[in-house]
Amino acid sequence: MTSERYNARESEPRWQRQWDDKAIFASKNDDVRPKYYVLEMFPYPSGRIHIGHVRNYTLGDVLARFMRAKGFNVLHPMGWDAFGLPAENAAIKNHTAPAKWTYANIDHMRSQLKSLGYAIDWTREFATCKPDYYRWEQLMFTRLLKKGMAYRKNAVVNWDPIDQTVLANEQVVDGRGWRSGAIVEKREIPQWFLKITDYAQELLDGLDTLPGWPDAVKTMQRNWLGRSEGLEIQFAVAGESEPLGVFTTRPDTLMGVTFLSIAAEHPLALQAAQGSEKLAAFIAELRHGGVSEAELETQDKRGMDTGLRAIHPVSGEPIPVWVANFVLMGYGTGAVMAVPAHDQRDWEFAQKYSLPIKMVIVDPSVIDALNEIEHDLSQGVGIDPMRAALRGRDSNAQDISAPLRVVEAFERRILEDAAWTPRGVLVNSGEYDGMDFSQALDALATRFERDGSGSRRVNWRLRDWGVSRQRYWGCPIPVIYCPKCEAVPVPEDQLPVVLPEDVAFSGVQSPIKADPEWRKTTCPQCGGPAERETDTFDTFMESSWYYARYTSPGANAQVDERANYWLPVDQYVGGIEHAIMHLLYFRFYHKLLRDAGMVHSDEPAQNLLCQGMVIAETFYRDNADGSKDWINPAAVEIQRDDKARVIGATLKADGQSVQIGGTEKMSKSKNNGIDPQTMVNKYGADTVRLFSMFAAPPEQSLEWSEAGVEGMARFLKRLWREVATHAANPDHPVTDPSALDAGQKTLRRQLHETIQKVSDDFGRRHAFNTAIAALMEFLNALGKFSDQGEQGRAVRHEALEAMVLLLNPVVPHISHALWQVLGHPQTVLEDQPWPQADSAALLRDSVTLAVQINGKLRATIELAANASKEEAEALARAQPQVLHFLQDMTIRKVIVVPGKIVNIVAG
RNA sequence: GCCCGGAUGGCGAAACUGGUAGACGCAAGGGACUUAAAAUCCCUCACCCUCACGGGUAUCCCGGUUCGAUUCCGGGUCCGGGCACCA
Repeated sequence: MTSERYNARESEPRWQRQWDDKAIFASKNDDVRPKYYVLEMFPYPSGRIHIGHVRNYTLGDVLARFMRAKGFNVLHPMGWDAFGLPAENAAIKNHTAPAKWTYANIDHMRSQLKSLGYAIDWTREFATCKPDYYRWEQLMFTRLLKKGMAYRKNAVVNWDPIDQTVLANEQVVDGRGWRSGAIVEKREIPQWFLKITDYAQELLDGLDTLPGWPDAVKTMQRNWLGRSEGLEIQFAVAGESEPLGVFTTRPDTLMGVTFLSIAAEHPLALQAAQGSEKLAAFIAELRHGGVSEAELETQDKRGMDTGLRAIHPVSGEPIPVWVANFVLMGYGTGAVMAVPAHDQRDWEFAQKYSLPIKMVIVDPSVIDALNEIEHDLSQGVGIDPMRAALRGRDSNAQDISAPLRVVEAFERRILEDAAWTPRGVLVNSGEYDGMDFSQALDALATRFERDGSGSRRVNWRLRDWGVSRQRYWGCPIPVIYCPKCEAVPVPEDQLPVVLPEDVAFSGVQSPIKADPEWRKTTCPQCGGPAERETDTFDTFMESSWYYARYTSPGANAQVDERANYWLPVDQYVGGIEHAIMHLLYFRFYHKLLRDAGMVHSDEPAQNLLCQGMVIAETFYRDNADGSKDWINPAAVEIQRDDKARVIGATLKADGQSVQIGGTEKMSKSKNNGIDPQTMVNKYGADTVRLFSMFAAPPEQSLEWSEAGVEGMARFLKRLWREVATHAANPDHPVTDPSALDAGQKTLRRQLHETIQKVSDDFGRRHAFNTAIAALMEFLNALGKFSDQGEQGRAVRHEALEAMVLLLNPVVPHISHALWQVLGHPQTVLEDQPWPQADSAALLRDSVTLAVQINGKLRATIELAANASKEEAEALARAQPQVLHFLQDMTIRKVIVVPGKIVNIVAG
């Protein structure tokens, strides 16, 4: 039996059934071992597992099995992020109810995940589209509503004027609705918001408590939160009773304000438009196009004078108020003070509309130039005041041309090239001349706080979380609208508000909006006729607390006490595309759970591993109409020249050439997706798992290569053969380290180096690719080790057992089989202790040093591990190569780094 | 447009704290075994010059710090992720 080749297709399902039937990976709370909660971002049930899932869940699985072997009580659950837009799209396309489609996908994908052999506790599985799950987030929402943490206000959405529906940003393509082709408009509708901004400071500070999160993610979150300190300044508006407030982080530039910009949706703009057809038309035009920030920020900067005049709070001068398409109503006050000399966007706007540019900040070098000619700052800076000040002087007394050139050049730069945005020294600012940024900030803040026209303020870029979606396939928002009592939360004893699943879904109108019966209800407060909210929650709502629900299966509450055993998550694994939004909502919701008394920790996850995307080559043929036919890589053959360079590709089916389109993220549109199921069927789950861990480090993008997969299959076959050949002779003595010869000692040292490296790579570095490379390297060494003597066999046996244990997290099926071949009846391989490196076996007698001359490698030397610096230098200088190179040179310096290099500096 | 990453042989990558650039795998070339093929095994493999010994060059580009830079600093190019209604 042991000499047979390993048949993954027959063997793997057997192991999977065994793990399943015995519930080997079901986790318990009452366990003496320390807990370890590893969680991968749960999948959206889109239909089939894709390679990105395989990568994600294999990463988590390797950690789960590794940590169990290290002696932890591991929780590794799985569930389904089941609400979302794709189900509605599929419903339209396939004329099926979103629920039916979703449940069928879940069933299929569950079996696919099982076929990959993941060590998952399936007893905790749930789907977020079930009332058992979403009822708890409805309850939480009603409580937040009562606490004032949830509120309703108008917000802008993409509106399709033909389909009469709200569109997701994804459904807006080049400013048009994806189905109707109509030019999308912005429309304001009332929506529910959660006050995430109340937690902005805590969300920012919390990042400093997360050393286990990637710096890139923390930096992105910090920038997203966007804390800035500055002043809120009130500009009185001529003829208006209410002042216009603006927030600025650059109060030092206040005297350079030459106009104000307000958003098109700003009340003042709308009011001004009533008196001006031209302005009304312009504002109407700005309604065209979508609402995404990327779209707004890349469009041409456009504006129009409202005719309103604000009063500068210091100079008292009138300042024109413009409507500008780049000012966002949702950020700050929806109005900004424009300083074209010192803000690039304002500068461009001023250039375009010939608005004045007034320099009020200069580089210290300009001040130096002025000091040179004893110019009094209070007389002003800028060319005209300069000349005026100099006019009366005796031109022979001082040569003013050089400093004047400095000032002129600086001013010309601002007027002609670009805004000058660094902080500097104030000029042209009256009493504030000569101040630096913080002096000006203090002076202005004091002044405004005294006269009531402004105050210091912390501003956040973060906006409150809009949770309303005008969609059917989501969790109903538990609110009732009563004509008398307005918005009333659904009472707790009436929850959950259940989403009907058996519906006809045509695509445009949500079935619960279309059905007057579902809507109809009575007001919980006054008992009168009322209507239910028909919007549903953002699906980020479900994915913000699922990690906590896994800890408390079946709890008659959102979570119960068990959450405090398991939480926080020890290791979270998911795609970098979630770096900001999901991971911020996830952190926010944890604080909501904490403040509701349900969990005791401040952050949901201690460590975060962000995996890269999965990419593959693309191939295409040009169509006559200029479009492209994308061809799946599996259908293509590659041509190479004699240096193995790719020179072309042909379609296998017809042998004709196809174009190579570059390596891109796997997608439907480029038809470069590889179906993992096909790969599993062909090569076995272990081979697929091994490749996805070996081909790239986890954070980098992973390029799929079927040839690479075959290489993994070869490695596993060689491993199998090595074990089977050895086990054919059941006699295996125990290693006696004192009895080993040089070859046996070397192999054993290599083994223990490998154990050390793999343990470190799995546990500390998460460098699964180099761990596997080390195991391959060791198998190569083992293959060359032919010693069949007593201790030779002993060392080989020790090596093979260690290899199987080390590989088990990545390739559990073959490892379980080989463990039996090696003579162990146990099936729970994870409960075998993780191999320990024997420090005595790691000792080396000698080391190799590189010898450099002027930083270039010229020789290597071998010397005793405990040799002194002097011995190393002497040996290096005696090398023939070194002597040859140093013939005509004098040695200036010798640098010896023990164990590394000897560098001889000579000339 | 803004924020965050990345770039190393023909390809995926390695080099962990500034110390021998290219481990491991793929592809390719040569050989062994075989009637043959598959499978397997062995050898070669950054580029250029050289019969060879050996030498020169090389980690996206330009510049800097250092005895020494893939690694640190400044400036750029290209590619990717995110930008609040894709998940």
